[in-house]
Amino acid sequence: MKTYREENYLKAIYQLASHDKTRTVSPTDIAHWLELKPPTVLEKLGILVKKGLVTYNKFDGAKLSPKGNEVALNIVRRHRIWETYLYKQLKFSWSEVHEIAEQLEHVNSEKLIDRIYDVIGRPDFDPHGDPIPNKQGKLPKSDRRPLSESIKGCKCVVLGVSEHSELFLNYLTELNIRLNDKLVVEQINSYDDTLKLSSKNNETVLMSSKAAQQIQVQCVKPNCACK
Amino acid sequence: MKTYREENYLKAIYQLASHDKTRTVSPTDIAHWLELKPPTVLEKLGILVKKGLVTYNKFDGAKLSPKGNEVALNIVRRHRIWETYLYKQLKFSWSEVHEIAEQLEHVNSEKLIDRIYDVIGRPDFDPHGDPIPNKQGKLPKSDRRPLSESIKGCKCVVLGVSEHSELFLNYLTELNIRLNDKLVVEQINSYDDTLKLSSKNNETVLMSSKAAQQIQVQCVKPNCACK
DNA sequence: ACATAAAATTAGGTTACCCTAATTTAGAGT
DNA sequence: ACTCTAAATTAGGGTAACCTAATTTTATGT
Ligand SMILES: [Mn+2]
Ligand SMILES: [Mn+2]
Ligand SMILES: [Mn+2]
Ligand SMILES: [Mn+2]
Repeated sequence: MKTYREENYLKAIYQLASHDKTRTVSPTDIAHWLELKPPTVLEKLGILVKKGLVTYNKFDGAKLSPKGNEVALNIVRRHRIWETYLYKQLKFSWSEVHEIAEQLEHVNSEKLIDRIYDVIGRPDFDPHGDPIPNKQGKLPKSDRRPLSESIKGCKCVVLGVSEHSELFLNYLTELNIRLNDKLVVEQINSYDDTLKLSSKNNETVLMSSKAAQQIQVQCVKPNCACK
Repeated sequence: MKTYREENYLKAIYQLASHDKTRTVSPTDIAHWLELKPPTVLEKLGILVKKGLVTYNKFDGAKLSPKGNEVALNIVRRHRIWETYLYKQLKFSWSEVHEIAEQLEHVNSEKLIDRIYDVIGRPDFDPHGDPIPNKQGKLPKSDRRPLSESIKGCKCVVLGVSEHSELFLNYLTELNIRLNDKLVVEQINSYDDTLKLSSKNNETVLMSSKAAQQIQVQCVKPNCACK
């Protein structure tokens, strides 16, 4: 019996754990993420533990079992494939795809996922630059770091965004910054770390440190000084 | 709060009512259709009545209110649009589309439905020949009758099927009969009403009366003798 | 160490959905 | 009218998912 709510719990644990690998995933974290209350989550954790999908104790928090991890990665796979399909095939914007994919990810038809994955050309990354796990749950590797860690003069390419909110994505779209765009860090304000960037066709934009932390990049020059 | 179960109840009432307009839709009918038990259905009918989506009494059975009808037709619309999309765009067979559409029909995004409806060219009928309601719930008209009512010599075109089971649809596919194919009734066995048909490229096939009742056709000749 | 604040847990309830086992009604046949 | 059957309804439960209001732990700041 694998309901979409159960899928959401497992996915939440996966997301929270991969977001910050150092901290434990607490009932409160999950509750906040899923917009539920801690007792509700705790109750469900008990059930997931009994089903062997999760382990939990208050010190280590919730962790996915191998079985639970497999289920979670499968949902993540479906989510990111749908996002890519919506983006590339159905011309939705990268700020719209997440919400619809939240629903589509629970449609249970392996053949359908396979079909749309073929249609979009079996890509490794979704419209936000997030890796698409393969059927075995293996994630394609990619080497990336936040734009906020760049030093002056660094030329880098945008490989992803860590935040998926419409607000943030529309903000980037307004700045005319997209996936795979190249950026040059012209200046870094030493007071508040605001970045002056030059982007496509030498447009210059200012970006807060807060925003820069959410943008994942890779240096373009092989021996760039940003580590 | 409109859950997919509620959507399924409303759709079931709609389907049962349109299948046989003479008979009332009883709790037992609905229970059978949804693979539930009558008390379960009765309970839900009470809730739907309270919500103003349905009227019910044991003599007239369950009827959709204008509001309930609107919801039901919207689900039917989504279902048939998805079926068509799966069929035309994603190359699923007409026997596969129903099951997947049963899930996809509950995805709540008007923009998504609009988009895929545009992609498939805003057709009036789905892969089984069923009419796709417009946003206002209006059904395109079509003039059709069961193939079993044809008389000898009738030349007609297949516009739809009344049964959607994989078994039946695969059977038709094996007979090489598809939507929009033209058939000629060569002979009707007077004992059991078995039809001898000639179909595409003069293949001759035999078809039981039972199967012929499930095939919806229209006469090709303007003044065909089958009324 | 001690007071406090935050997080986890327990207790106790609600609603949505489903079920089985009566019981009551309605219909059909005689 | 009377009987028998099938359908509708009532009674009584169960589970999954949520919640609020305690209570208990755990962590934190003096
Ligand atoms: Mn997403
Ligand atoms: Mn994404
Ligand atoms: Mn269908
Ligand atoms: Mn159909």
